[in-house]
Amino acid sequence: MNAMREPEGYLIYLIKQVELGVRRPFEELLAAKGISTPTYTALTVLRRWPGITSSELARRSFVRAQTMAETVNAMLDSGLLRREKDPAHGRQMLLYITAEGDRMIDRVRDDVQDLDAVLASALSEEDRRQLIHHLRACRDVLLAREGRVRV
Amino acid sequence: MNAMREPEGYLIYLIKQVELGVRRPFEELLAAKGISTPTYTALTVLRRWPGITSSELARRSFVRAQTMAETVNAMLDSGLLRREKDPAHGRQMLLYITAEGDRMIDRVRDDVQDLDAVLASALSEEDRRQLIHHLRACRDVLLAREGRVRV
DNA sequence: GAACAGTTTCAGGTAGCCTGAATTCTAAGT
DNA sequence: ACTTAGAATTCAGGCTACCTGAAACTGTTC
Repeated sequence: MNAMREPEGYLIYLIKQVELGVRRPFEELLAAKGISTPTYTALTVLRRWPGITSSELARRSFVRAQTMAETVNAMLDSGLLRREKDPAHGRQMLLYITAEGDRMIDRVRDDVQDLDAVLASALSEEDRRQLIHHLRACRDVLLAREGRVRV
Repeated sequence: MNAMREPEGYLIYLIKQVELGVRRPFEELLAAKGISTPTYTALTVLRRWPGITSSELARRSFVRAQTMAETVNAMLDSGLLRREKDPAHGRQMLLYITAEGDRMIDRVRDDVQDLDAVLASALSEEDRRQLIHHLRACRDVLLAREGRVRV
């Protein structure tokens, strides 16, 4: 428990530090291709869970439904997403990535991988795998708290 | 390299997800004690590096000097920090945590540790140590890119 | 002594979150 | 069948934590 004695050793603090450190280069990279961070994460989540609603996407992205609606509307306008009425639930709209959305994912992939490689440059391949595994575990704990989300 | 094939496996993406998931409860926790996230991180960095300048603090926190100046001014006003002229460099001001700042760190510690424990609830003690170690490695890579920062 | 680099400060801008509230639909209970 | 509760969507408005640009001052270097 010694690692927890000093704030420097808190997970929360380190997560925030790394996120802050990555944020600017990441935003620049995405902006060069014409998308924002929320757009990128929405594409990533939707690729994994096609056909979910905007509200469900919000839960999986840890933002409010109203916040996600803004991102989704922008993506619908720019043609990255399309939506269909859910036949079973009159009011719900199901979201899908368009061909253009898929192309966008392809267009940013190399640069994202490059930045990712920088981030992991002090880690062995095994370290990197463990880090990803542990981060997934943390995220899943948080998802479970969000409620109504199948992990 | 299979882990890198899908965006879901990118470090950047997972870091962002976990940060988003922790952000709201963390902000609420801090707000209940009367401080913001930037204030908390500034206190944490300054506890580790007392007597640095606001610009140096900005570099270590991955924000611009002007952004950090806002945070620091608020903290000076509320008495969490004090500053002294650097005798060697006429224009530079060195920052120190006040007794009140130390008390604030104490006041939030338990709640931060509780939230940290939730985050790590799916990890063994050994996993948690590894995760912290790897996150530090990522942060140090980013710090090195920031320039003029001793790690 | 001139150019350069770093810190601080002032001014202004914006993206990405948030809450509140109205609408519409489904599901559940009585 | 009727009512109530719960969830998704949409409209309106607000704020924080970032950002860039530019000026003033100081220490360093050539």
